[in-house]
Amino acid sequence: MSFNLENFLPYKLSLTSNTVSEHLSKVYSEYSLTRTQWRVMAVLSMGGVTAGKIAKKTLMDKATISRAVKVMIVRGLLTRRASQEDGRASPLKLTTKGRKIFENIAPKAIQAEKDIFQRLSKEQRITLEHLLDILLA
Amino acid sequence: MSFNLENFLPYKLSLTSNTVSEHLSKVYSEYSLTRTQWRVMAVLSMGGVTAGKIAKKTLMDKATISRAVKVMIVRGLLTRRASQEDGRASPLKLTTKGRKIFENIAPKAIQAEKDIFQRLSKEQRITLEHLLDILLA
DNA sequence: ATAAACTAGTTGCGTATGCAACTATATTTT
DNA sequence: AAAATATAGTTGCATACGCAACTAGTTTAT
Repeated sequence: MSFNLENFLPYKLSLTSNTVSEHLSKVYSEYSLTRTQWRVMAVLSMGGVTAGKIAKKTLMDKATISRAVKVMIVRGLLTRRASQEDGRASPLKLTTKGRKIFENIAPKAIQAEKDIFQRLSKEQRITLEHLLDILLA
Repeated sequence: MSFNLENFLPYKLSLTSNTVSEHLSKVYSEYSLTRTQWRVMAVLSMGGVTAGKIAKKTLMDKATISRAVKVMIVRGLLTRRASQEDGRASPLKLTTKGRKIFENIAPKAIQAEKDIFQRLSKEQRITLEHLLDILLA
């Protein structure tokens, strides 16, 4: 049997991703955000969208997003307004408070990314990004 | 604010890893194994070790491993024998049944890996592996 | 125009997991 | 040799998650 876990790419990818995620989580958990909440914020920082679109974009379950959103609304980080065009949909938006928090986190997240990936050269980082893009396409 | 989630490497890495993991999980979930159980198996296929060592190698919580092991012993996939040298430790070993199941899964896992990463050239796969190694080191 | 099919979002349920506390054994310090 | 410290593994607890079922609103087909 020639199976060797060490060389198994899905495994290596998962280890790397988990390690990176753990480092990063230190940043947003300081603001009592879960990973999902942080992602919701990050998506909304680029403009208001519905929960379903966030789910699609982040490849997460819509139930997960729904729950994160509920908590964030209670915390006053988001608002939900009923859509005029579609009675089912309710686009979300960061509140001023939510945006402020995001603007505190974002630079720290970027710094954390730098710290984590500093082991790679600029060229290697670009390569990695490119390879991941291919796999995600 | 120049933060863009799309270009954020930890995010991209996480999406990729999740996508890959989902594909792969179809393989071992056919044998009613969780991801953790599958990993325990894979580690043990390389030789008997203790639960703690599995935890360290896979970077998983030892509680998680402990629970996976418990289930697998009940299912007759593993055995645990008391260590002579260390009264706390109890090295694990795949049973014949466990090994047989592993030997069924392994080729399918390798095939799944091929399917997933076929989008990359051989060279690109090696590069990816290399970059992940650097990040994990 | 009505039924059928589809979509947005919520909730229930089972399960996985991470952390911390705990037991039992080993090792180190004094 | 006793006390302090460390390690292997288990368990309790809180939380997060994925799936499936459900409600409500929308679009398509007949």
